[in-house]
Amino acid sequence: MAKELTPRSENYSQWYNDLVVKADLAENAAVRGCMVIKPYGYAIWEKMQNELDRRFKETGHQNAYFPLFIPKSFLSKEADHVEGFAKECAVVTHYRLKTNPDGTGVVVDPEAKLEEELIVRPTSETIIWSTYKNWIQSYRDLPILCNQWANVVRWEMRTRLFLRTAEFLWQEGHTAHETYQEAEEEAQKMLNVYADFAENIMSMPVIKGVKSETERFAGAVDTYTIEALMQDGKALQSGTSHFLGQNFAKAFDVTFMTRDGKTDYVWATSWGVSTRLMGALIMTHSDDNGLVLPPKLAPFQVVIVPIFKSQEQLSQISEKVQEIMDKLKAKGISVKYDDSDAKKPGWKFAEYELKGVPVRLAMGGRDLENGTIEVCRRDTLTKETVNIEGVENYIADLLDKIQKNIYQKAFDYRKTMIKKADSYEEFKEKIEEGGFILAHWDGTSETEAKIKEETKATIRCVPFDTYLDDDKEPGTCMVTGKPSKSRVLFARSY
RNA sequence: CGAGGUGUAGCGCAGUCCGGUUAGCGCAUCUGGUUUGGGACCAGAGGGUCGGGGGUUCGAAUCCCUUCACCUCGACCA
Repeated sequence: MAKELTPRSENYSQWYNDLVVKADLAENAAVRGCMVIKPYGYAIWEKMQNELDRRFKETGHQNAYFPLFIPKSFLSKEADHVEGFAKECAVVTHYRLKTNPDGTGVVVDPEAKLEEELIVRPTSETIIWSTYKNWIQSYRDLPILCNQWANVVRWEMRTRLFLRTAEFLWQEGHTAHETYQEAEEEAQKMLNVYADFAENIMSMPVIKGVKSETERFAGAVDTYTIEALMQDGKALQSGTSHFLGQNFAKAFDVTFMTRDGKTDYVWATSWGVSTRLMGALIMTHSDDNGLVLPPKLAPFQVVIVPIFKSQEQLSQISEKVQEIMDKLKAKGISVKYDDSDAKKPGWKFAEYELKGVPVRLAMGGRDLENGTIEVCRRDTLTKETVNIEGVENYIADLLDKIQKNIYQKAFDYRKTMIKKADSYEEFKEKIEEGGFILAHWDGTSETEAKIKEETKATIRCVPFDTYLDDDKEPGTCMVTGKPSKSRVLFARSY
């Protein structure tokens, strides 16, 4: 009983923290606000990266790398952008240390002050657009479709593993286009890539939409988002795609010769998802026994545990297991065989449940005699004994079922948590129950701020799709009674 | 950055109020043996700057000052 989790019902935050640490995903580092992503957690992130990267390449993007440091002057070129990020930037002021005159350790050498201070990138728009300026002269140089996998730093007051850390890993796509329309389409296209990835790979349903002005990215014309719902009823912004208009092109003077020989500013987008997706994944599927991973992201999809009474029996079982492993691997299924004698089977069962391994196989003396194997699925915790003959097909099918089942489960939960409110009173009541609420809003930042102040709920987005019968019909703002074109999505969020 | 809480072995904790043996317990680790179909058992062993610094005292995990880290809740944010 070494690794008990706090139950979700008792304390959801504690459950999350326990799980991240006990499932060996990550831990707090010696540096405040920063985390160490452990091998098991990083393996999941790598799977996410592979899937996303493949999708980026399929949509015509190429990877590149831009510097970690940004000259301070760059950041201030776009007014909204600097205002949005200035409060949370780490700044490099010196380039050298020297031994402390009193002999104790090292101190910053005051002689080594930088002429111009450097910002540790909180995002890379500025350094990238200062570079794109040199890459673009004519419409023939467009579009530029680049992505980078990188770390960024945002000096956060309060951090939580994966959900908000001072340093985090992400990808940021930065594209440059000839026309408004093309850039706008790119931003939408990448939002769809994120949504497809979330739903089909993470098994996490998301709501696509556009952000209100206050929630918009600093420097964007429009920010598109995918919003997911966690099991505690709070929303989590899981990915964003920005239509930047000509804002950064104007700030960095990036112009090009158009097809009809005129000069115009370049149109831009940027889009990103981060290690925050790990938090989303955890809080979407996992239970009081531990992590529940979709098969498409599990570091290994199947674990096999032998149950033996002697070394001799173990070698008989191992021989049989080897055959099964070969067949599974031939079908592209990843398998781990845990034949260590250090832990008993029961301990292993609990451990692999904690780590969210989608399918567990157990083989003991009885199975050896009967030509069977025990199959346990993590999502439902149900067990059955099946014939070894053709088990690889059975498992392949089961992994597919698990992938779909956990999506359906999350989808059904979300469905019960999308509600509508027609009056502010009703809204205040329902927001306490958690979940998404669709309500009418007059479109002003003042009303939005008032709602946030009084209920802690924010506008997550104006959804593109319809979730209830009358989402897209006009109405009147629940607070001010002014006209509203359609309902918008509210929630308390991470 | 505000309010509260916690720092004692790898992990979880007791001891702190009321200063006084060699700082204890559970889990984990190591050795040997018995075990193995849901977190095994017995025997033995190793492991401590009591978060750091300063002070009070004959004597400090315990009292005082200071500092750091982490957790929970607020403000801010992906």
